[in-house]
Amino acid sequence: MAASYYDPPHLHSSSSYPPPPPPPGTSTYGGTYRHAYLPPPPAPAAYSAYYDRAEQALPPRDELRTLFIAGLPGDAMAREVYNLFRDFPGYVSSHLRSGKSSQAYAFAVFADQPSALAALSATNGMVFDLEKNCTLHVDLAKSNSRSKRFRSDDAPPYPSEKKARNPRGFSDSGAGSYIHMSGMGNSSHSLIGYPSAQSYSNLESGTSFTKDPSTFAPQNNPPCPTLFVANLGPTCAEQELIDVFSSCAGFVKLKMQNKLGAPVAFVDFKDVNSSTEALNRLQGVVLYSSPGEGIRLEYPKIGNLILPLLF
DNA sequence: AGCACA
Repeated sequence: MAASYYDPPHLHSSSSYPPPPPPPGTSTYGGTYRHAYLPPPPAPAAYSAYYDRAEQALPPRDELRTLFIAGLPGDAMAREVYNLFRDFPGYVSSHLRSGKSSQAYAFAVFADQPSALAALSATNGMVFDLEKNCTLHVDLAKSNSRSKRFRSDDAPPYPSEKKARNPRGFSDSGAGSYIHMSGMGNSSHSLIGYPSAQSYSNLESGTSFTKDPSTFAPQNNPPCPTLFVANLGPTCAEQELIDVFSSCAGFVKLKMQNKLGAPVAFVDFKDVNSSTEALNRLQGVVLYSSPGEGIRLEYPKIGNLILPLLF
């Protein structure tokens, strides 16, 4: 099939990166559907686009920094994968392999392993398509994506001198699409002259963000085994929430608080992995009783989790 | 669990 080319709109404006976050309170899941909040151009399943970044920012080491993303629906688009990862610190590029089957998979390259791991834990288990019931399974890839012109210590087993990047002629073999996102302004295409908004220096914790990828890292509260649930409707019942959250691995208990003001809930999980997975899975899920954007999940403020953790 | 591209 013929490849077509899609340029994310914000790449055409030098002032439009980083892309504006969704409006406050807006779930990136778009209510009941996919996470993307950019205007959806009518892109066919297979298209390709390169965005160069000054690749000197690539990591010094040859540690795995590529994510393998499974669980994508067969009609997933490279744009969607790109939109999923682009706001994570250290994002470099992504590549979608859309087979004919109903299961596509993708790779996302990061500048270093901590960045990759942060994006991993933030996206693993998240619902990519509610209607198709697609849940992402994200893992470190078995190997890093080949990047032209960057040798780790492993030289490619073949001679590759293809420096001529044909702006339209990628392998018409179809199924692959690359999206590169530039972070540093020295792109040879120089489409993007934006401030270096992303900080690459948050290596202290694998799951912290310097920049808010909106729903992925709500607030700055540190990950913990308890989740805080908000945006519940006035009619929301505790049992309804229990029904929802008990489907998550590691669920321990849920306590609702509807005495004062808007109802909220606290959900305990057996560990941070479980709570994080639940957060990603259920973020923005629309309950009968939760208006509009669906439930909002956060790690609680520290003051709220002292007691749950002690007992 | 499923890992390509050159």
